[in-house]
Amino acid sequence: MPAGSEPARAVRKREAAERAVRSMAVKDKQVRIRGSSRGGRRPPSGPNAEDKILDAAELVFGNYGLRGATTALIAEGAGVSKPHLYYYFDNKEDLYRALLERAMNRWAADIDALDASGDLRTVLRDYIHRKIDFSRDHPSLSKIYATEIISGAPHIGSFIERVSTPQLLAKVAMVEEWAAAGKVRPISPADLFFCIWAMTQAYADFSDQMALMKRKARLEEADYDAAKATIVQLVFGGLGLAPEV
Amino acid sequence: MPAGSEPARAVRKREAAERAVRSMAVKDKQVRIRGSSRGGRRPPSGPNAEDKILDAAELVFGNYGLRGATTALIAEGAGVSKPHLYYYFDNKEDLYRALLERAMNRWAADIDALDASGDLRTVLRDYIHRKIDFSRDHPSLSKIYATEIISGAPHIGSFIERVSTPQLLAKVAMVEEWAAAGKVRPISPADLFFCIWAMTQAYADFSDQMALMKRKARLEEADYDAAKATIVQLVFGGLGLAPEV
DNA sequence: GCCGGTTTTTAACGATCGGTAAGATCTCTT
DNA sequence: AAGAGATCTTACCGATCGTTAAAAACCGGC
Repeated sequence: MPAGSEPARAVRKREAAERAVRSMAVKDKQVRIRGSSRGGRRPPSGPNAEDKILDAAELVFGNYGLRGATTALIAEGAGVSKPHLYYYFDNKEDLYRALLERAMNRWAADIDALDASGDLRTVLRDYIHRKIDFSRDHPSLSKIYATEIISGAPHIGSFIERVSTPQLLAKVAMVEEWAAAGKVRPISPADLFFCIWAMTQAYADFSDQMALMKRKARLEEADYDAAKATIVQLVFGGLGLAPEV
Repeated sequence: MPAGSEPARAVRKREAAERAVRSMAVKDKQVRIRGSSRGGRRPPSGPNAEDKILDAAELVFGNYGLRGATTALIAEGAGVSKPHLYYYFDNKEDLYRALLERAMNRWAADIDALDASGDLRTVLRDYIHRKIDFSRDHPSLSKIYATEIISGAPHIGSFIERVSTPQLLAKVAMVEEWAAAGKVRPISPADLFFCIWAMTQAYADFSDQMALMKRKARLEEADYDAAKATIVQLVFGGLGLAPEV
């Protein structure tokens, strides 16, 4: 592939159209060909425009949702002109979907890693820790997911039906086996997962409220550690497992 | 008070200004003088315009947040013309704040009812049940609260600082006393409440996702009962209390 | 130092936004 | 039935929305 030989604009638009048709498969982590991955030599550490746009959009969409976010705010946050967004993305919704994909793929990968073969306590503890880590490191992605669901999941409804629901059902079966084997106290497995998701996600979505109530500017590492310990304590206790040391 | 003697428009605007200054005290449940409470005789069962507007706004703000909601959508949902909103409310934000007040007052009343004097199990169980009931009966109010926090709590930050935080601290002290007396297993009390709020509120904010995953159009009474049982099981288990029968 | 292609900007469009002005309609009193 | 408020609508405003057109600036290879 010769360097810098692609008509980027046309290619990108075509890609966007194709992606819309395929509509979010689980495995395609990052289909989009980023500017930095194309042939042209670039300052290796300097973030390119597309990344800056995505980062800014993550913040704006996370705070205001799809409808509340404005392209002007995103452009300002990214330090580029407003029409420049349309060099990389077909429209506002396309940009929004790209970020939703990020969040959903991460979400699906997390739950996939919930492997029944390992030690029960380790599996649950690791899952909770991973979820809290994600809330700490990518709060805006979590907020985008939350606002999307709150507004009725119009863009990811089919993804949830096709991908998330079967994943949940598999994990539900796993918990039911645990219960049948007497390893855990009987519980409504779906609600168990709903509650784990709610608690872990809250440390992203509601972190502002929590910080306010703890009278600090933002949650710190110790706060996330306490969150992990508390959630593990609730889940283990609810399942009748011995508490952590 | 003679019937129909008030210049409603002027009075309402003045009230709005005063309310903005007072800025959400806890006790003033419904300061606003509703159209139906004024002298004039009215069809007793037919909802008046202001209620229809508030109900419609609850839905729209809940789905899209303050910025994403449009006055046109609210007016359409309420079945009135768009400028008619401004007969009852100064502006979009005033209408939004009226609904936020509803949610916050309910929220504050709930936590106030968490009385340390009663039986420990009963207090916790009732609180969780009340929270789930609210999520079931007023999901949009819960969503408004959620989107407000997600966007950084710009309108209720001071309320949280002044009202919610002291309330939380009081309940934190309560849990610490329980722990000191050996009644419950030691736990991070603030995180305990964060988790209870997260779980109960999730059954409003994320009810669409849950319904999708349960392959039904919406959550039913049995789903909320299972939610109550699961949350109680987690909280009781985490606190080392004996499980419910 | 020009040239092909990529990246980015300035200028501007139609649509929709929140909000206002002015008056029509309704309801009750007298 | 006529007048007075209270309630609600039509018409419209300037600002901002998402988006497009067109071209300037940048960059490598020759």
